[in-house]
Amino acid sequence: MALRGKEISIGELARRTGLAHSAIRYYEDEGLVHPERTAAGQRRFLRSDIRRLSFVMIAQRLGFSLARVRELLHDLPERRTPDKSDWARISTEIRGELDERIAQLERLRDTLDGCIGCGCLSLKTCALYNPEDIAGTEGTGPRFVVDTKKRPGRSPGQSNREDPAS
Amino acid sequence: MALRGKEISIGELARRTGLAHSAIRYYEDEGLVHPERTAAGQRRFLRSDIRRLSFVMIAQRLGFSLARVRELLHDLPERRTPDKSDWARISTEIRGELDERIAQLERLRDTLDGCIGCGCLSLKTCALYNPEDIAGTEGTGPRFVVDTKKRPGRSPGQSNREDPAS
DNA sequence: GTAATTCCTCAAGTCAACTTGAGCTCAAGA
DNA sequence: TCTTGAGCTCAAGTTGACTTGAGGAATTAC
Repeated sequence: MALRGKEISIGELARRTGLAHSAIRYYEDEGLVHPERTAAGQRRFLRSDIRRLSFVMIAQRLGFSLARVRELLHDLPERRTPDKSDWARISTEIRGELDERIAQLERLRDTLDGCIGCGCLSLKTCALYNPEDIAGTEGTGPRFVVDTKKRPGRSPGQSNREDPAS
Repeated sequence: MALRGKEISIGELARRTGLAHSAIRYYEDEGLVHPERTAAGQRRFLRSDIRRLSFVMIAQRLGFSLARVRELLHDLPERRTPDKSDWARISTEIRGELDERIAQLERLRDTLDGCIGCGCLSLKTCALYNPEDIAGTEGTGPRFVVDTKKRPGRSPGQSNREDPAS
């Protein structure tokens, strides 16, 4: 089956995005793209999937996990080629989360400044260790680099931290 | 062999830091702490290792990889208990990298703002896709969330990206 | 019509940062 | 002394985001 107007092969998509074939297939497994299949089983993507995957790559560069990207893409129209305003809506959402993350990093940095002065690094008193500081990032959100979302097994000790001094 | 003055067991260290025993052993494997051993092979840490591991945890919260943390810790004195100024020196270094990362995120955010307007997401023209933007973060540095350090296999396509439009 | 290219599906490997579990030894207290 | 808790090692599992490879089928080019 030849390639018709709006359809492109995985190879074409790979060339256009710079992604490896394997990555594209992986993204399909992860539900980020939904190519159709030819009678013989080969994937046929839409031209708009180029932009879709571009978005995936950009969002990743901004620090979003594929899971979060999938959620974001969920807001795109299913049967219609996404237009400018569709993408703008998503970008705005991202912008908000980005702002939050920057603010968080700035807070941590300022706290660190305090610590440089006191040299404490005390788990009891040092604000760098206060988890409340980043409440609100919990849940299914992006896996930001500064998050403290439950890492398996790290939780049990949360309540008995002491001052390292002495 | 009983616990003497400056020495503490892995259990004690775990209680004081909130870390799991397994994590502490892993950190030893990774060269982040260097406990001595009793005749029977049990680990004996220094009290100052509490602060050392606190630092590891804080640096991780700030987004630093263990590899980078190991490098940072390398600047601490080996045979002397690190003092305020030793920690301050490291904190200052971290502060610099943190600043850089924040600035990077701000640049990306501002670029995204432009993209919201134009709705482009074009790999050819969109500044969000210009890798030069983050030059300088290359090398063995921290694995920041926004970095583009070579991800294995992603490289071959770098030169043939096109405009997703059309 | 045949060779070269592209594509397919698994299964398994990779890396970071750990955890879990099995099976065993050591140390401390009644 | 005996038991219980703490510690030890080593192998294997986990998650996210992919890659690599084997073995085979479909497409395209000449």
